[in-house]
Amino acid sequence: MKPLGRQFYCRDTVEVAKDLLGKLLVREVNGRMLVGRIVETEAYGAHNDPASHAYRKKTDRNAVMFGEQGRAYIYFTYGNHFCLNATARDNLPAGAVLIRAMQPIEGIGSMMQNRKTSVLTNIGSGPGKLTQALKITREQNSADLCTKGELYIARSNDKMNSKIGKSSRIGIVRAVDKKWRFFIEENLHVSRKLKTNDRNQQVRV
DNA sequence: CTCTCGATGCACT
DNA sequence: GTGCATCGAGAGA
Repeated sequence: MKPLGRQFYCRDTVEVAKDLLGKLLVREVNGRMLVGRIVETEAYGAHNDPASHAYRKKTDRNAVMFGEQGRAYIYFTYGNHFCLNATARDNLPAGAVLIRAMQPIEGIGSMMQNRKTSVLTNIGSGPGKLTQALKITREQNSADLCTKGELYIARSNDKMNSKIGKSSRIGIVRAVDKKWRFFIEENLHVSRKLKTNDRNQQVRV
């Protein structure tokens, strides 16, 4: 499996968010391969995006969002969970794509152990869940996703003729007018369960 | 099935 | 001290 090149991430963050759908998230831990197919993403910008961690100045936490494209930006939230982003931007000073859901492909037994569940649709159906399934913590923060290693993103053989949907981003209160969440329609059952109101906001791209 | 609510650590004001 | 880019349990329908 060949990692996506740096140039893939050196484009408009919203475009990268759409194009990451269907790609393979690859994690090597203790010589074991864990692979998931990305089915839900969200774009986060810089000073143009009040919902982004990079809306204000560069700090210790958000520094990776201001750095090289194609790296893992991982943060800890709600006292319990890690969330995984891929840094991506064109002309703005910062930007990243949050990986919100994945469909388990390989190493499913290990993922089930990591998640303490045997329910397939409960392994990667949420940003905090998929990091737990893949044993991703702040130790992987700033890891290079363009190099074969402990964490990277690879092209998939799947032809991308899937229907793509979009909506407002989940769990934020600012900039709800931006429809920067993207997902593969037929994999909605793998995405996080949404409130009825959020589901009604979803439209076709 | 749906919705509400509390846990929990830490960055930032 | 305040506010989260969340999750799972529990209650109600």
